[in-house]
Amino acid sequence: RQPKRHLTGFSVRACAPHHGGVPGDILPPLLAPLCLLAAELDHSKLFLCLSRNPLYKSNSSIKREMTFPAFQQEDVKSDISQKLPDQQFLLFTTKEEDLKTAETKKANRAHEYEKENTRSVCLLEQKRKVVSSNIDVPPARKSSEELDMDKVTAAMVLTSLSTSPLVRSPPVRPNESLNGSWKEGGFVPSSTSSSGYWSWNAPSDQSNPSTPSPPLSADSFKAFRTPSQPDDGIDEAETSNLLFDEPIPRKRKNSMKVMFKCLWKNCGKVLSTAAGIQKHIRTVHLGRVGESDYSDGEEDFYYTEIRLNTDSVADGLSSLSPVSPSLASPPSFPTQDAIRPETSCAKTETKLMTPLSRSAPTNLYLVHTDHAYQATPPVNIPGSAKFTPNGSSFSISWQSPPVTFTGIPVSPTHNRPAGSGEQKQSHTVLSSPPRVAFGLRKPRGEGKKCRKVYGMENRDMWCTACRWKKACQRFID
DNA sequence: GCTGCCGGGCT
DNA sequence: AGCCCGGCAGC
Repeated sequence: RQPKRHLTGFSVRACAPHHGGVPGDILPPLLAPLCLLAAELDHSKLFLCLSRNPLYKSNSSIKREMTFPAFQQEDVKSDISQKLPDQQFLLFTTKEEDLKTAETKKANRAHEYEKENTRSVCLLEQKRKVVSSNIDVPPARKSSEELDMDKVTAAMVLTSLSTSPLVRSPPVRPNESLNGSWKEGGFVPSSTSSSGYWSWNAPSDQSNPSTPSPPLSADSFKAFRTPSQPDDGIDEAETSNLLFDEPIPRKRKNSMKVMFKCLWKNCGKVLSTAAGIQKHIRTVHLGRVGESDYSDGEEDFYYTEIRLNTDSVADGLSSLSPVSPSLASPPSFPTQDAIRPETSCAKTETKLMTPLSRSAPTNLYLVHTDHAYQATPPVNIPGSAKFTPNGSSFSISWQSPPVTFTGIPVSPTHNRPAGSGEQKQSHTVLSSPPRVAFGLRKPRGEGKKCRKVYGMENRDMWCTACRWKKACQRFID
């Protein structure tokens, strides 16, 4: 056993559901961002606990505890892949004592937790406290801005799990210190910590229809919280909205700017309307000029909807389908340039978010991107993320299990599975699209596949198809 | 050369 | 159907 080293910055804890699916399918989307988070934040070690009991009702439910370098994700995955089939939940933290803390807290409130079929409740915690050293950059030397950057990055990483349009921004509270409100209201006993909640609703369930279950309710969430816990500064409705992702178009409309990004190779043009991006594709990529009807042949639109967290009014999805009902927006379109394991990408995102942290330093705000886990475009994980720029907390929620590809609709153009978050809005009238028109062989996928993501040494983590040397079903292009 | 994955064989 | 793998082809 490696020596346990408590590092600084943030701790992360989470419990994840088994979801009745293949562990390898559910865990990578959770683990990778968390490992990334830890790596991004403090290069810490992470502690992992697996438990069959989602409530951690007894200490004995902690089956395993281990440490691992945050950067060595494969080790964790490998271990989990071995352990999880008979486990259901895992607890995941950067600090060993957090395991026990969570254990105790969950045991205390377990009796309130009545929704047996609730898939999971995940906790996510950040801590500012320097627990001990052994880090590359002592946090004390970090400026507050750097910390904010870290947290923004963290939020972005974690938000990469979220691809839902059902994202709402909490009301702006100009005079409220979120640090205080969350810290005081948090369930974490340590005075130096603050907390967020991370819930995972039952699937609706596009990906695993054989295991339907009612979604996590707001009540069950509340039950999960410590009874003596005062309101943490966020009203119940808001909390419920945030965590349980009930559609509230009003808030979303007011907080999200919808843009449309061209997915043609080496383009990436972003326009504000679907019509605009379609026109762009017609004129620039399809070579059509000034035409309004293209029924004479094929027409492909490869673009994606992206949402920016702004307060400006976006016209939402209503403008998305000017051409054909087939272009009507599904719930979300994960972008092709979803957050990848490379930190550079997260840094890029950070650049986008940083001005927000400066312009609204005391406000609770929401970040949302249409990212799927790593570069897994079709994975649709409706959810939302909340993040406080001053370091208090953030929370994430989503509804669907991240990865499972059973029962997925088939693209009319490409006869292959495409997730519910199909990102290529391919609208083909007659013939096949240019990309696949020539050559019988399907173009090889450009995204990372299981082999690349998990490595040969973790072949058991691959999707079945990859293991059989078939077209990858997890990281579909 | 690496890697995705098709085609096909085996159980 | 599940599993495996030779070999092609894109990068």
